[in-house]
Order: sequence, then C-alpha cells, then structure tokens
Amino acid sequence: MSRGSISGARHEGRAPTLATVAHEAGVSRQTVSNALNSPHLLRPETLERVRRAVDALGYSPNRAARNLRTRSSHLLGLRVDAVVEGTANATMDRFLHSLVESSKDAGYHVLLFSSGVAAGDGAEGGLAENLAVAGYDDLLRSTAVDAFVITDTYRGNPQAGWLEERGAPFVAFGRPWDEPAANHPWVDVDGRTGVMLAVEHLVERGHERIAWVGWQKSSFIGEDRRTGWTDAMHGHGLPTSRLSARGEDSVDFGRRAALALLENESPSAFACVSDTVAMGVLHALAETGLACGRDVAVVGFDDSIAAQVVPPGLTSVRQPLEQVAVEIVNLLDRRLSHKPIDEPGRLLVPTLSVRGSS
Amino acid sequence: MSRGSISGARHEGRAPTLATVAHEAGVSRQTVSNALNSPHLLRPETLERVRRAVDALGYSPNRAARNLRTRSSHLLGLRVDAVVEGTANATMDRFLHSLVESSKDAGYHVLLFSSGVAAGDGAEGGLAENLAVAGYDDLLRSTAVDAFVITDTYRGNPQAGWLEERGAPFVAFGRPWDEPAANHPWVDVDGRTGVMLAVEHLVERGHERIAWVGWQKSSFIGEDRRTGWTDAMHGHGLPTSRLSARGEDSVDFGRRAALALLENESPSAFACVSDTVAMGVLHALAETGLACGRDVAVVGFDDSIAAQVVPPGLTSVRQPLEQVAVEIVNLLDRRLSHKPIDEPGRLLVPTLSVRGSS
DNA sequence: ACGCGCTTGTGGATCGTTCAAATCCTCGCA
DNA sequence: TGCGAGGATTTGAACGATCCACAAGCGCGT
Repeated sequence: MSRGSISGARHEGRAPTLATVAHEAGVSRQTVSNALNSPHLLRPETLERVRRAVDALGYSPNRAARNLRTRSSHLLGLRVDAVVEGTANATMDRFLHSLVESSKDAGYHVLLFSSGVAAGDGAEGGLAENLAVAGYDDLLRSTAVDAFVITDTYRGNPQAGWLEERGAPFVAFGRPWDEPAANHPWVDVDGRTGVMLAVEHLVERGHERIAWVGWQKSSFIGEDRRTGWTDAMHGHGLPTSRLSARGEDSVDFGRRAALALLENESPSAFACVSDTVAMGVLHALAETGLACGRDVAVVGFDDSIAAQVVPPGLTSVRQPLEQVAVEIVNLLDRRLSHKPIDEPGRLLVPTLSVRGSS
Repeated sequence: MSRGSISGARHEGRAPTLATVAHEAGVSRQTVSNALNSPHLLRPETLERVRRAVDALGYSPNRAARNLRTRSSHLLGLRVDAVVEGTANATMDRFLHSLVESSKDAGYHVLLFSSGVAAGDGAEGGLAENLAVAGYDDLLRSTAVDAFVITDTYRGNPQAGWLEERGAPFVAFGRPWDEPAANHPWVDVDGRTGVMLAVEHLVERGHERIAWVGWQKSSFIGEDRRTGWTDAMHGHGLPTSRLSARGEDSVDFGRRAALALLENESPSAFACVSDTVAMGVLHALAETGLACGRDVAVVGFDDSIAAQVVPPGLTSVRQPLEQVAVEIVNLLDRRLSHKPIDEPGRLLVPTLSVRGSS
C-alpha cells in the first residue's frame, strides 16, 4: 500500500469521521448524517446498518464541524459573578445544577464565563455599563454561545437591554422590574406570595405581632417581598406600623434591626427578606437570651444551607429553582427554534420549609 | 452590480469574517490571521492597519471554525453532580468561580455537564463504572472539550483511571489516595495540616481535652484530617484515647457524637472533620445548655457560609480554593501545551478562620 | 408502455479558520 | 548589475460536518 489512500482511510490514532462510518457501512456521508439527524428519512434496514457502524467505530460527530456548518454551538452562556462571602445566599449551587440538568435534556451545555475585568485590563471605556456587559460581547460575536441566561436583573438591568438591542437570544431569571418597555422572556419567583406563606404560617401558630426585616426601599425584590408581609398582615387585621425595618443584606444589619425591634415593639415573630438577615436575627435572640422557636419565631427566605443546618433549624421560603431552570431552558429552546412564545414571563410560586425556628 | 460578488462581499446582517477584515485592510486572510495569532510576523505598519480594520468592523474570530481547524475548543469540562442538601459543604461556589476566573486568564472557558442519567436512559450497561464516567465519553469523542477538571477523587476514583487510560488530559482536585500507580497531575489541600492549625489554636486557648468528630474509617480524606488531630495532640503530650468519634457527614451524627462525648469524657473543645458535623456539635451544645465559645470551643472544616453566619460564628479551616483553581488551570495549561510538568501533585496549605466559637 | 410522484441515496459546495508551502519584496554585497 | 538571504505576504488546501440540487429505484394509474 503505497501512499495511504485518500480520505476514508482508517487512521489508527485519529477519531472516526462521517466518512469513516460511511465507508464502514457502505453508504455515503449524507446518509450517515441523515441517520443521526433525520432517521425517519432512511429505510429501517439501512438505518440499522449505519447504527451498527457508528457503534462499532465509537463515532461521535465532531462538534466544531457541526457548529461551523449550522452556525450554532448548542451552548448556553451564564455569567458567574464574584461570590459575596458572609451572606447566606448560596442559592446558586442548586440553580446551576438544575440548569445544567435541564440543558442537557434539551441538548445544550452550559458555558460559564466571568465579568472578566482582568486587573487593569478594561481599557479606557470604563463606564458602569461596559462593566455590566463585560464578557457577553465577545462570546456573542465569536458565536461561542447560542444564547445567554442572565440573573440579577434588578438594579438598572443593563445586560437585558443591551442584549435585546442587538437581537441576542436570552432568558432572564428575574423580572424586568424597572423596564416596562422590556419585551424579553423571563422567569421569576413570586416573592410576595412566598412571604405571605410565611406570615400565614406564623399566624396559624398564634403570632400577632410579626415584624418585617427587609432590604432598602430601592430594592425591587425587597419591596415585592415586603408587600407579601403587609398584605398578609392586613388581611388578618393585624398591625404593621412600627414593625418594619429596612437595611442592607448582612448578618449585622439583621442583628441590629432585631435588637431595636425587640426593645421597642416586642414582636413575637420575625419575617425576614433573606436568610442572611434572618441569621442576624438569630444572633440577636441569642444575645438577649431568648430561645428561638420557643420564645420568638423566625422565618427566612431562600432555604439556604445555613437555614438547614443552623441549630434550631430556620424555617425559610424555598424558591423552586429546579422548576425555574426547566422553564428557562424551555423558553430558550422555543426562542432558538423560532417557536412562538405565548407569554414572555412566568411567575413561579415558592414553598415553605418549616423547621425549628417557628 | 449584478450577481453580488464572490466572497468578500459585506453582507449587512452577517458577522464579519477574516475575509471581510482582509478586504477592509487590503491584505490577505492569512495576514489577518497572523495579526491575531502571531503579531511578531507582521511589519508594525501592517499590523496597525489590520488592527484598525478589526476594530472598525468589530471582528471576533469565529470559534467553531477555529476549533475545527486547530482541533481544540479551549473549553475545560467540569462535571457538577447532584447537590446534597442538608450538608454545609457548599464549597463548590467558591471553587467554581475561581476556576472560571483562572481559566479566563489562561484563555479557556468552563463547560459544565452532568452525569446525565436521563431517567431510564442508561441503556443496559448500567455498571457502576459506566455511571461514574457518564458524560465524559461523549464530550471527549466529539472534541467538545480539551480537558477535564475532576473532583471527588476519593472512593475508587474510576474517572481518573478511565481518562488516563485513553490519554485524555485532565487534572484532579484531590489526591489519588488509593491508586499508587496513578500518574496524573493533581492539586489537593493538606487537610492534616489544616486540622493541626485548628488544634494548635485550641491548645493556645488553653484547651487540653480536645475531642475529634470525624468521618468513617473508610474515608481517606477523613483519616488524613484525623492524623492532624492525633499528631498535634501527641505533639503536645495530650491524650486522644476515648476522645474520638467517627460517622457519616451529617448534622445529626455530629449532634449525637457530641452528646455522647460530653456525657462520658467532658471535653472542653471539639475539632470537627467538616462544618456539617460541627453544626451538629453546636446543636448538641444548645440542647445541653452549654454556651458555644464560652463553655466549649468548636472548630469546623471548610469555612462554609453556614460557619460564617451561624450565631457565635464558627471557627473553621479554610481551604485555599482560589489557589487550587489557579494551580489546576496552570497544570492543565502546561499539559495542553506539552510543556513539562515538574511535579505531578501539588499540596496546598489551608488557613484558619477564627470566629466566636473558639 | 409511459410518465408521474415519492422514497432513498449521491456528489459537490460551503461554513471560517489555520497550516504548509510557495511567492514576493528588500537589502547588502561582490 | 546581478544574486542570494531572509523576512513579509500570499495562495491553495485542509479540518469535518451539513445543505443543496439532482439522479436512481420503485409503485401506480392511464
């Protein structure tokens, strides 16, 4: 055998290609391609023969070649931002895993990237907007991903607008709070209903003076959750005045707020905007010698790991993150295959994980 | 203009390609390619001209085409397994973010995938081995990723052997505990030294009866950490007999072990194999009316979020996950660019985060 | 017998980049 | 003036899949 033959030659150290399989099965390349992508076009007999060849050779289609031809990567981009330590909000793990799982079922993979301000790299155009969309641009232009999943849609939400502007497909985890003109698909969790569940639970346990420890007024999410508290309280004819505190999302704020409320208003229960501030409330109870769960009830929000393992167990509102991920992938899939999207937004209802703190 | 011209035509809705840029700059495709990949080959003047054209058109090279030609994707695969709820071990978030960040600096992206047993899909070959390597095979054969990062190398560790066998590049987070024949690069954290730090700290605080709450004897990691306790204790001439408990990684085991030890051995401090069991110890202290930090000291392992926010604050051994990620990417980079790797394994030293519990 | 339509399979072109090799250009020097 | 050396630049050919237009094969009605 002089000069190894042209294309179908079975190179030992080389991965098999369509041509290899075609040769093995005695058909053409296109037929093999059809066997994989549109099996219904083939006669069962032929299909079987091709399948056997594929198995025998251990063939998987080359991703890069397919991506090049079809102009799609079947990758979903997700930006992971810096981890804020000291807050109990480790909800990302659960969401991420669900997203990966749902994506897989729909034939996609998840690509992670970061805002990527590589220490003094950001050129001169250092506007806040630029930083917010950092990383998206390059992935988009190099056709590295088909679409994005964006989170943290509160606070100005520049990514959504920016992506929408250039026609990039994406789905947001979070409502476009302050952008009524926004017209992109999104999935969110109904925080208001979640807090109402919490308050109902506390009322059932006989509590009447239920305080709210929340975030600043500028936080859309915080205010949404807060309306769950006010609405549920008023629905039961219970008072809310002087029982509300607002501040940053930190353990220390929760602690200080609880100490102040305990001194002046003697609430019997606390509904909190997050597990982080709820942990602060627990600190305050420990300091004042009150038994959490017995003397005073506490309910958090996020069902974080901390809530699950903290000594009495912290009752907390649990976001249906698995379902969120499923819906997001579903919407993305429809968007990418140009199917109609009946409703741009989906609001999912959380549940309550009851533990020792209430 | 009849019959739009051949290739360089500037299609409006189409992303610019090498040819577009070449045409704009008045050079050939290859020259543009060189400008991006080997700038030193160009005359400064030409380089500048090409750069301007690239900027003007907002050009980014098409990933798929590049991947196809170079037979590499610049993607690193990482399998994310199901989240185990109820354990404080949410160390993944931190590691993941660091990994994404380090990868970016080295020109890679992180691709997530899952074991992907799609509900009754796994064919008949349902061996344990198959499940363990699920997902890797396809990504590898379809050249979707250049290399893998594998975690959880304890317990049989079939992935490492499997990958090594077929020459797939990967780096492990975790030592090849039970595979002396293994010869792949890895990065790990020196748990023994971490626990020694914890014990030293407790000894400095005047503790002498320091108990150990660990994992089963079958856990390599657990036993490694335990030697940190025994060695440090013996180094100070302190007793260890009867002061050790071993069990599963759960809050409840920690609680039961602590209750038993408190009753029989009256230890003044607990060193724990994980934050999860440490939280169990805190439960036990709360139940027996002992004040954590005052009456009894507790040290955990992982510096999880729970440790950071739990009421007195849990002193904990902190793994240098950021550094682990950097080393992993560094090793992968060397491996992929065929540079020599001087030492296959790197052992990093953890630090101690001191909080109220000690 | 003939043509029509439907199934099934074929070769060629193409996606956008990089590799390998050939060509052009410039400059120093005999 | 001619010529070789060496760098700068260009040309043609992959990489491996899918899309496209078209050709056989086959059943069926007239």
